[in-house]
Amino acid sequence: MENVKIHTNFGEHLRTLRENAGLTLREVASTISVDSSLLAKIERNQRPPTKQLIKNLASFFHANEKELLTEFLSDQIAYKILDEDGDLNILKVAEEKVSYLKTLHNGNDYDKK
Amino acid sequence: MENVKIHTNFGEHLRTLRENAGLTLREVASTISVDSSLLAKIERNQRPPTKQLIKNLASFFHANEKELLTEFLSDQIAYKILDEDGDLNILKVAEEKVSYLKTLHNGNDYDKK
DNA sequence: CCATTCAGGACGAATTTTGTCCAAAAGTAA
DNA sequence: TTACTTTTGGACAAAATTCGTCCTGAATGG
Repeated sequence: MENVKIHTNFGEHLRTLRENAGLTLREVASTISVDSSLLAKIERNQRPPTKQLIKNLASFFHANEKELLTEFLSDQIAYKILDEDGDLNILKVAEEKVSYLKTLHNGNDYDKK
Repeated sequence: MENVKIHTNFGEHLRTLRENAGLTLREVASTISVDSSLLAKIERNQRPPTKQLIKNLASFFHANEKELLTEFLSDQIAYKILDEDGDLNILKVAEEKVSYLKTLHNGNDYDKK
């Protein structure tokens, strides 16, 4: 039913964007001023993109920057979980912590109980 | 309903364990062979513990090692989310990725579509 | 006062990450 | 085949980060 593309990752997403635009690595790389070999590695998830690069890529492909960033960050977290021990519970706990810490209305009192 | 202690973090947890045992930083530090200044920082979440250290601490305090590890890893993820941009959706997406990747029964064919 | 605990800065050493370059592989077309 | 282009991937040094240790000072408790 859903036609959202789940289960992909940042690199594949990027490659799809590029291929849909009918461009080569070199073309994209040169216009956003990044080494094409580096961009190739990023597409294969062998190197992480900088935040600035994500910004540039989003603007180049007219893609949603936040969406791309989410894709990348969730990749990082997923891979981390997987090579630690793969326990999904870690994410549940993390979620509770984020929710809780955010209710601290940006109040800077960290340690205060 | 649940009486799990949510909303704490690894460092506080560790400090609680130590204080409940009525021990000083120096005492704990010396028996598990770690610099006490380093241990102090870990309790204040200013330095990350090594995995080996978590193991040693768990055994020293007769605590559940996996639980401690989960506490630490979820901290790391939560803090990362918060200082990146703080979207809970990232965790949802990460969860889907982990679930999916785990169904790939440890099959090592990564890139293969 | 003295003694002890804890906080926290500073330092170099070790490790990791980063971008670049180069060459080999893979693909495309003649 | 040859010639050309794209992609892959290894190697490298420089930059950045992490790590453990040491030292000083603040705070606490007698």
